[in-house]
Amino acid sequence: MNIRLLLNEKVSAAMVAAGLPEDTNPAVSNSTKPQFGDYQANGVMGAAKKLKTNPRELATKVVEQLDLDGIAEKIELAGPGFINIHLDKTWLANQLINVANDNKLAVSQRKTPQTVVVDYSAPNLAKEMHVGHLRSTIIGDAVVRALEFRGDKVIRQNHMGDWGTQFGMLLAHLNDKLASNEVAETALADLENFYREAKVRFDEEVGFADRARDYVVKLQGGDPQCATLWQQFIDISIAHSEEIYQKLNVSLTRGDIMGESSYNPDLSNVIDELMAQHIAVEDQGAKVVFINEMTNKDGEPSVFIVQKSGGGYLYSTTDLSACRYRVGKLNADRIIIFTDARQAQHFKQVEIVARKAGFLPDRITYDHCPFGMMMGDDGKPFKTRTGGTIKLAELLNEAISRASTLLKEKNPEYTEEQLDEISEKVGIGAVKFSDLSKNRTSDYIFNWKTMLSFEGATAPYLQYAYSRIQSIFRKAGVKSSEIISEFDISEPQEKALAMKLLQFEEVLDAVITDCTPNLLCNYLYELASLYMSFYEACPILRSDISNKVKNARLALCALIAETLKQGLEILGIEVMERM
RNA sequence: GCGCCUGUAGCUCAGCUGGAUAGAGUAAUCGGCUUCGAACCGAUUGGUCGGGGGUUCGAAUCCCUCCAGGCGUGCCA
Repeated sequence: MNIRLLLNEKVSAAMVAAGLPEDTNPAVSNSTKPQFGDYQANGVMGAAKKLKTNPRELATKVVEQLDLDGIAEKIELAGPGFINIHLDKTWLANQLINVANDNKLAVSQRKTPQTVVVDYSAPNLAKEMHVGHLRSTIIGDAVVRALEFRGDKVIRQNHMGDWGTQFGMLLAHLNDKLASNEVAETALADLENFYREAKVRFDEEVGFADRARDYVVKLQGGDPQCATLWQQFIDISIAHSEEIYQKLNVSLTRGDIMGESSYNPDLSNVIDELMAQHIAVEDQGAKVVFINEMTNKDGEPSVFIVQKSGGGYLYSTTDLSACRYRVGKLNADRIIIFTDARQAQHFKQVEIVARKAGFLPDRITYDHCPFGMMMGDDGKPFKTRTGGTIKLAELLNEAISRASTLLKEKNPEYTEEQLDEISEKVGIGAVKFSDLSKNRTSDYIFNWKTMLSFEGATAPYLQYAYSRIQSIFRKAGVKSSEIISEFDISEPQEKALAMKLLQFEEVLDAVITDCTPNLLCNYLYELASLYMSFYEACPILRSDISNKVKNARLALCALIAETLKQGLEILGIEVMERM
C-alpha cells in the first residue's frame, strides 16, 4: 500500500478529465503542515504556468473531477492552487486492518522481481577493518535487506581487495617471518601492524621492494609457493572480517566473497575483446581506452588504462571483468556498487567502457553509490592522535561497554548474561544508526560523542519504544498476536500514527530506488517519536478506558511494534523485550 | 588548470523531481515521575540556508558567478 502513489493516480485522472495532458505531474506529497491536510497536490500550479491560465480556476476544475469517495473526508483548495487532501479516518482504520493481517505489513511484493547484484563492504585484506569500512558495509546491507523485503532477488558480492600490488610486499614479509619459524596465525594476529612493518621494509630496506614486485608477478602467474602463502594470509584476513560482520549483524557470508583475485583468469580475455573491438589501443606501451565523454587535465579525452606497460592488470580491468560476470553469469538486471566517493570517476569510466564494449547492455542499470570520507574535528582526513585510524572492532567494543555501564545503572537486577546480550544490541545499534542516518555524499565528521550517544534520535530510542510496547502487553496480560485488529482513530496522535504506519512502503520504495537507508532511519525515528507522544497523551490500560478504546489502542501498539521491528531488522538492528 | 562532491541553528545533521511560516537531535534554560518503563514527554532560546546576481506567482532546492573545504585528474585500489 503506497498512499502517495494511489493519490497521485487519482489526481492524475482528475487532471486528465479536466482537460490537462496525460503526462502532467500531479506532484502529490505529504502536507507540510497539519492544517494543510494529510497530503497535498501541487501539480496544478505548474500545469497552469505552462498553459498560461489561472491556476486557481484550473485547480477548481481538477477538484470537481477528483473522485476520492471513501478515501478523503475533505478536499480543500488553498493559496494559488494547492489541493489539500484530508484522509478519511474510517478508510485509514480499514487500511490498518490490511496491514495487521499481512505478514509483510501490506508492503506490496514485486510482480516481476529483478535480479539485483549488490557490491558492498569490500574490505582491503591487507589491513584490519577500520571505521572507514563501516559505511559501505552497513549501507549496502540495509539496501540489500530492503530489496529482499520487497521481493527482489539479491546477489551479494563482497569484492574484497585480495589481489592488489601491495600483496607482493605482504607476501615477501610473511615469507621471511615463516622462514624464521613464526606461525602464520601469530604473525598476522595484528594485521594493521603487519602491514606497517611490511611497508617500512618496502620503503627502506634495500632489495625488499624488488622482491615484493617479483612476488606480484609470481602470484599472478600462479606460482604454487606464492599461492600457499597468499592463501594463509587470506584465510586469516577473512576470518577477521567475518568476526566483524557477525558483531555488526551484517548478512554477508563467506559464500558472498568474490574478491578481485576471482577475476584474474578472465583479465586477458577482457583486454583481447577491447583490442579486437578497437575500443582499447596501445599508447606509451600501455593499453588504454580514450574516453571522449570525459576530459583529463589538459582538456583531452580522459585516459582509462586497462593494462600497464609491463603487462600487469589494474582495478579497471578487474571492474570490467566483474561487470561482464555479473551481467553474463549472474543475470543481473541492476548492479549497485557502494564505495567511497573518490572512486566516482573510475566507475563512471567503467560504465562508459562496459557499455561501449557490450559488457553492459542498456537495459541494465548500473548504480555507483558514493559516500564521503570520514573527517576529523578539524575537517581534515580522519586520523587518531598517533596518526593511525580507529579500528572498527575497537569502536564496537567501546560502544558495547558504554551500553553495559548505562544498563547496569538503570537495571541493577539484570544477570551478567542478560546484560551482555542487551548491551551488545544497544551498543551496536547505536553505532549503526548514527552512521546509517546520515545521507552524506560528501565527507562527514567522525564524532565519538554522537556515535556513542543513547539519547535522542538514536537506535536505543527506537529500541526503547519497542520495549515499552512489550511492557504494556506484559502488563495487560495478552500477547500482541491475540489482539483483535480493530482500530478507532479519534485522537490526533492516533491519526498521526495511522498515517505514519501506512507510509512504510513509500519509504522502502525510496530507500530501494535511491539507495538511501537514512530515509528509513528518519521514518522509524518519527514513528517512535509519535508513539512516545501518543503514550503520554492516550492512556491504554487505565481503569476508566473502555474496552473498545483499550483494544483499539493495543492493536495500534501491536502494529507500531511490528513496524519498528521490521524496519530495524532491515537496518540490521535488533530489538528486545526489555532493555 | 579541468572535473566531481560539499557549505543550512553554538555542535552533529534532515530537507534538494521549486511550493505555503526552513526542521530534528544535541547543548542552554524552564516545567513534568503516589498513574501503562523519565534511555521519556512538554515548552523557551537559537537561522543573512557560504556571498552576490538571475529565472518566476513562488528558490535552501534550478542557472550563472565568486569565496571556502574535500576528493579526483595515465601505469595504487
